[in-house]
Amino acid sequence: MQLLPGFRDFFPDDCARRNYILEMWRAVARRYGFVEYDGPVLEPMALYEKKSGGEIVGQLFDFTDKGARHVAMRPEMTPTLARMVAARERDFKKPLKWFCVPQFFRYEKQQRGRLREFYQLNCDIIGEASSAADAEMIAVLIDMLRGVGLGEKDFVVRLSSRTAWQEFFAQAGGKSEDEYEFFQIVDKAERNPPEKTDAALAKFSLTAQQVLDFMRSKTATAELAPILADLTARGLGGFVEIDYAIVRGLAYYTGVVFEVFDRSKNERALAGGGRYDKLLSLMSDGKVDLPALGFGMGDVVLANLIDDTPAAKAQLDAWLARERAADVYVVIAKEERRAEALGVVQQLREAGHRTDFPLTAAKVGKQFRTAEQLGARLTVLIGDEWPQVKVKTLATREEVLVDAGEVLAFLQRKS
RNA sequence: GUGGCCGUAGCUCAAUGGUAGAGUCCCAGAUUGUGAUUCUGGUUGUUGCGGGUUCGAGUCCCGUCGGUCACCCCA
Repeated sequence: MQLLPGFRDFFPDDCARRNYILEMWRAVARRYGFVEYDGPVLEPMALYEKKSGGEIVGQLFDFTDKGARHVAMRPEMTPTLARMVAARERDFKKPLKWFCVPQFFRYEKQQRGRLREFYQLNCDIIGEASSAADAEMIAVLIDMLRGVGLGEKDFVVRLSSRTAWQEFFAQAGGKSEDEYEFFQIVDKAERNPPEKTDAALAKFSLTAQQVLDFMRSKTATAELAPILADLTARGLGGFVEIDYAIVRGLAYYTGVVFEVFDRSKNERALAGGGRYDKLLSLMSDGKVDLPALGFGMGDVVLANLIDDTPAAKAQLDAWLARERAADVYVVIAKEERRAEALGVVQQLREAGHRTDFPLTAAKVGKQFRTAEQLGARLTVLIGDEWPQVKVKTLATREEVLVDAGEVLAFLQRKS
């Protein structure tokens, strides 16, 4: 049987690599004072239709359940988060700093950096309108990437704002109801040929040249300047660049938006996010009106970039080696001593040593080879010497005879 | 959703239209209780699947499934 397209088996090594990223995300988020939440993997289809109309429906894993409910595997977290916050918003002190590491499902054709199933870190700050929240959000994002060994040479946060484009559009005489259409044109202006952009902009009496000129101006607006100052004060200024080419595709973004790219631009965006100050009100039919911002970062592109960045790869490999290494391998040299060996194994395990041993009789040479392959630091050989055992440090090949009752204490001294 | 390229052993890959192979991995062994290397032996395939052309198809053609890259989209 083949896998479904875009889905992954996680063999132990794959699973360890995934956990490396997920554990780092959680560690950094907590370090920044974010708390973890989660929601259902399956949601009513209506939850996603409410926010975005119907166009994303084609990219959902949706079906009718046995109770005739139209349901969808979650493709994103924001609607769930909005529902949760709207339901119990008054229980929590503002601002909320929440994160989540959900698995998402999107029915799209897979390609590099995009599968039909993936993990995505979501960080959100809700109930804080000041630019300090934007800076905090970008800072945690930067440290997520630094946490896996990526540096200023490897990635850059491209910071922009829809507010800046709103002002640009308004000054050119544009109406606010046309804003979203205008944003879409801007979003594509770098990729499309100028003639095409000119044609699209004609109805607004604008030209591609005007848009591109503004896009390439690197001056921070009054909205963005304090964010840059905040990040610079943290020593993180070098990770951020103003880039008005970033507008993001979604309709609900209201102000600051940002995306993270690898410097070589070999990969898709590593992360993206921004302010969505009106969304909670929209999702809760006006019951809850709180400013909010957040970002998402997927595991697939990040894993690709780690693999392609030597320093990050080395850090990952070192972590993997530690992660899978056994601590002690108990060698049963005389099968008649298996009962005694089992006692020692149990004792070691109860003391917290990661311990393994041969389940069936095997030659001593083979057992040492297995110990080596498992990455064990020590072997405890049990045989004719009983009630003494031989403790060997594999790296140095040094071997010591120890009373069986003293093994634990001996290992304690060795570590 | 559209298009290009690709699909052979668990993995990496060979094989002019003419008997499906190598390396690696794994397993066993090479003086009774000590790890690398080395040596010997062994397991593994409806050549993704289904049709067609041909005396003969891994190879050519069509379809299909899967992979990959680009476009689209990107929550």
